[in-house]
Amino acid sequence: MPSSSLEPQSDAASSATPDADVPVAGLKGKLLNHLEAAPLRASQRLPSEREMIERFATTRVTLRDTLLQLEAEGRIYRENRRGWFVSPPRLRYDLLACLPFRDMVESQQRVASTEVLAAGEVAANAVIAQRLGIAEGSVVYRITRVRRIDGRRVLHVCHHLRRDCFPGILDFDLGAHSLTDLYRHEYAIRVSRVSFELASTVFDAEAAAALNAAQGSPAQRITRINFDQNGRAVDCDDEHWRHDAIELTLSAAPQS
Amino acid sequence: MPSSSLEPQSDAASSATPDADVPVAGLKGKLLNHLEAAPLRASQRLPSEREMIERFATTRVTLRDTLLQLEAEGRIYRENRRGWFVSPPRLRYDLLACLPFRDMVESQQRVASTEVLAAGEVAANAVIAQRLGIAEGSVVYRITRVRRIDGRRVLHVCHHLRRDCFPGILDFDLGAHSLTDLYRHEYAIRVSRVSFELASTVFDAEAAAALNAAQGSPAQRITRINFDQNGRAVDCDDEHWRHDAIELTLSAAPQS
DNA sequence: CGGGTCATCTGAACTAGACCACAGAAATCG
DNA sequence: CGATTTCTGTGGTCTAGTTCAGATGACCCG
Repeated sequence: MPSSSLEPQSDAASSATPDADVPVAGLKGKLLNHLEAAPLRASQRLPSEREMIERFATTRVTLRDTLLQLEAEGRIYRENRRGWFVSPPRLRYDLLACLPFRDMVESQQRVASTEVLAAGEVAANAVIAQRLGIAEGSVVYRITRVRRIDGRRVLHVCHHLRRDCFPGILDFDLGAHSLTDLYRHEYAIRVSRVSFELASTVFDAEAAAALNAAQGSPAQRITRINFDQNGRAVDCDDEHWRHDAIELTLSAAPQS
Repeated sequence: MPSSSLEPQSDAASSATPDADVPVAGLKGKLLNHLEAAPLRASQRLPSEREMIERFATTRVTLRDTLLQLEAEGRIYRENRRGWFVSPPRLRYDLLACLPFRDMVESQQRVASTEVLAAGEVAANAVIAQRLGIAEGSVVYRITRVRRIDGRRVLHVCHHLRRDCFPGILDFDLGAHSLTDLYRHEYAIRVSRVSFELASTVFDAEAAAALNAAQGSPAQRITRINFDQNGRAVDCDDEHWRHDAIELTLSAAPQS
């Protein structure tokens, strides 16, 4: 209420100015903000919780609430039973650029890596079948991967591919090649239309485990369906990102 | 770990099946899930916290953790010091349809309403100036509104309009008219290109107060810049949605 | 009937501990 | 030397309360 400034929000934009008088969670938050303001090297680890409660003369619960707040803001994150870390800057993810992950990451002077968790064939459930326009129970390829930026696990993806579109694709090295590149060069399939569905939730148990995130950490879900030049849905994927890892961008002509 | 099922994630998709054996936050979460499964009318209020800790034989902190979990999942939400409520289904928000808010909401059999919080002229700060391609300190119109769906306050928007594009627009009834309609019919400006920036964060103090949300509730930020038929940025807006209120969709041709 | 006061109910924030489960490193054993 | 075990530090989960402040509605008074 006592905000007499003319400033609009400019909230996430100016992360340099630690908004001075806004109590994040009581008063301890301010201390934590200061703690960040001084040595805010990205990915740096915070002191242990027990150390912080002493340094700030507070209790575990209060401290934890504050940390969860900062996590929700995207300023820090945690790894399961390992500790709290300062969040690196968000990756700008242009939804329509359709760049392979590696290219997108490297174009922002970051280092990408990928790990294949599983690759095989499964029967399409109702959701997948509906997305791909095939019969429920049809066999599809399923590829599950974890992606890293600068070593940090930030993304859990699960692809479902129509088997009739990409016969034998599992024989390629899926950790090294970009799927979109394979589509184009090995199968002559060009993605001519994409459809997205975005929502903010939390990680499910599988993704949380794969990313070493605590169950219940906030996540950004991106579901995507790719259509080829004939308007046929050829594959879809479910991405779960650490919510502080990305900032989505998009520029297009409206459809009206 | 002991997930032997072949099921993919299908997480948010099948909200009907209350995932049985996944402990949300210990064991209390399960109880709460059951509580939701039975009388899950949308927007229904949950019992008070003090009542729940008795009914589930737990403590305040544990109960609260659980509730915050469910909030992060988007299943319940709270209003400041009023109580906890079951989240209504998400509004599907097609980014490129560029439908006026009211039309979008009503096309999904919901009821929309808008409230103007403030409308006036301010000097553009660095961020706004950069977005609109004008000099810092130029005077722009600024309109702040709150939008509701079915009576629930879900969106806080702050528009910044170039004054030279929309002279005298503040004289219209901004609560009743759609801005895009005014642009088109009163100023002959058609939005021919939009650019978005999306990120998941929490509400800042102003938006939280306007929406009656607790500070620190998760929010979806949508920043948007509209360009007219000449490629000139005519206005921009910062939207902060209750994160459980929307599901963004988008369908377009990739730009490669 | 209108307007203001006040008691009550609600979540918000906090204190001060406890025990558990997993991660990682050190120590040990074959 | 390699594999296993053990120990220790970490976050994860939980108990049992208290104090504070906003929201609400009943009530009283003019």
